[in-house]
Amino acid sequence: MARPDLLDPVLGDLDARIRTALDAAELPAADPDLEKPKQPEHGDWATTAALRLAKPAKRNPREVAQLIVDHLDVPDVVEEVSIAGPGFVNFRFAHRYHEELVHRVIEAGAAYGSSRKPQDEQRRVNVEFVSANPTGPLHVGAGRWAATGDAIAALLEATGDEVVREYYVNDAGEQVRIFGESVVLTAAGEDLSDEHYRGAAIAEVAAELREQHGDELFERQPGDDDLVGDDAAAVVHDGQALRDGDTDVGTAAGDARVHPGIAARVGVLGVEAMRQRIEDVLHELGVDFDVWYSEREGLHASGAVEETVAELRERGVAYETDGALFLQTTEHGDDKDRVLVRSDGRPTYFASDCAYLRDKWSRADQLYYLLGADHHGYVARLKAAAACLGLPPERVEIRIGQLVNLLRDGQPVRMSKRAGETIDLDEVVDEVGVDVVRYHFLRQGLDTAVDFDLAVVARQSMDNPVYYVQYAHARINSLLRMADERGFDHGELGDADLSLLDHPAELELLSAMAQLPVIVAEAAELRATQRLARYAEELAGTFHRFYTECRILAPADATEEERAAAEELGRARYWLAVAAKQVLANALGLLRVGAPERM
RNA sequence: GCCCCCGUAGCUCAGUGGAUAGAGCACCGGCCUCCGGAGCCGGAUGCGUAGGUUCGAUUCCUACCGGGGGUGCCA
Repeated sequence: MARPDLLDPVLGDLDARIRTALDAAELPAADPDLEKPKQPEHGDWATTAALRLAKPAKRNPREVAQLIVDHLDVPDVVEEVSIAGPGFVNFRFAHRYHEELVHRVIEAGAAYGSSRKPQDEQRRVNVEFVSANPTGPLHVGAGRWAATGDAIAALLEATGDEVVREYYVNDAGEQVRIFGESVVLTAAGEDLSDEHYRGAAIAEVAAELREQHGDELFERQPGDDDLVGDDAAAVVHDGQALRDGDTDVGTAAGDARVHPGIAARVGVLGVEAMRQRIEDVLHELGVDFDVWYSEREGLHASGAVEETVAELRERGVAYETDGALFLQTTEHGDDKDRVLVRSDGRPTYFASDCAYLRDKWSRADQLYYLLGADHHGYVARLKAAAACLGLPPERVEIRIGQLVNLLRDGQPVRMSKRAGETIDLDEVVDEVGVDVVRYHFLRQGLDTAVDFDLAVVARQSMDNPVYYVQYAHARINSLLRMADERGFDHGELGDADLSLLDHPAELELLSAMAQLPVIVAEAAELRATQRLARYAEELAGTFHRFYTECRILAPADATEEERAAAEELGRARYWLAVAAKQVLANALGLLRVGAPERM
């Protein structure tokens, strides 16, 4: 567990005392690592320090545990310390701890669960995710990266880092020209060849551009023969081939029916239109990026690629062979050296990657990439590139997520390359809803391939645990509303006698609520959104049990005497419910999943 | 060929070297005179195989078996 003192003042104090005890017992220093025992009867919190210190101390774990207990200055709030199992030290807290928790939660409000770091430990983290090519609509898989990247960013923010959510827009290179050709040909109703992009979205972009710019957009214009100085020049990496009016661009001849100048000009506009559509869909999904980083503007037009190549040469990590410039990535674990500049002078995409890495590093001190498994081959070369640029490897973190299988009733939804038969992210979001899409991806680890079955996921049942969690939240809200309607006198939090909360269901709920800060810290550290999602499910479960077993409001037909008798306990429970609602809302909020007031 | 991921209950999945491995779904049986039954309670079954490291392995290492995916060109 990271820094308990930042998460919970009581745990922080206990943590410090354990450290002192280790020192006094002349045991090696160690992180006390407080955790919640699996079995409630073992207490509220436990430490495994003795287990982990057994080896360095060369003693058996129970002996070490005894030493810790003997030297521990037990805080007042701990009622009972015991040694159990192989060497756990268990702590049972006084009821006062739980009572204070209710106050802490309600006072902290939306901030409960989040923590700050000391200034010097705060990092500027650049989180890049999705970054799908703007040559077509987002598919369902992109939804996974969107939801996960966004939630990881939120978790990092919740643990005190400063985060930038960034989308890298591949709007340079031959794919832009090809995209431009695709738009032009589609607009003209002509046949497309195998290399072209197709589909309903392309047609829509073509129509949109025609509307905005008129038919002349697709016709030859004066500048088309001389692209130098134009935005479009950066589309073709060096622009050289076009300066002489040559229609051959690099190695790809291009489509003879579309002048490369037109293709480049339309491509730039088309790619931007497609990017805008992507931005809109992501916004619908609740994901908003801070930075949309244009490869063309940021890396090519700015000269950053050239600068980076020059820097790599200066560093002596690049060499020329057969007219091409290679980067020595094998020095840092890559399979083979990678080409930066082709023999014809055009830089590779890899050169852009290097320039981008360099640019990001100037803006952040920790780089996080979330990539799909189809890009796992990039990891080694990207890390090597970072090393060649002199960046500390531990500050460049690349995570690979397994891909998504889109199904309907167990049958794969085939992605036909031929026109319009794919199901895109926007359609899925419309069909099943934002919260379902996001939660479905967030509750599973990145290493697991996700089956996204439209039929299963559309069901509003426990096939969809998001409803279970949201239902708990809505239920609490309903309860509080009902209390108001019936004129229940809940008083102020300070007036409630929380010591009355001693039912097992109440204690379990309190104990679950106390865990949120720890769960958030762990989930952030591991970049594991499923930790938080599973916790939310558990918390919802403890609330449902509490709700079933513990009445808050007297029955509608209760007599005055019954009502009065139940009032004080009801007040305590009312505030417990208020706090539980807050914790549920915070957990859902960090996942960016809605916490509805009613369903 | 090379690389990555996975293998835990009938199914879908949690479980960052520690206590009796957990949820949901499905199946069976219970629970509302009462705050939302989208709920609660009870019930069976499991760490792919074989080694290794360790006081202790579902977790780490090796091999094998099975499943999924990626990649082979100076994109």
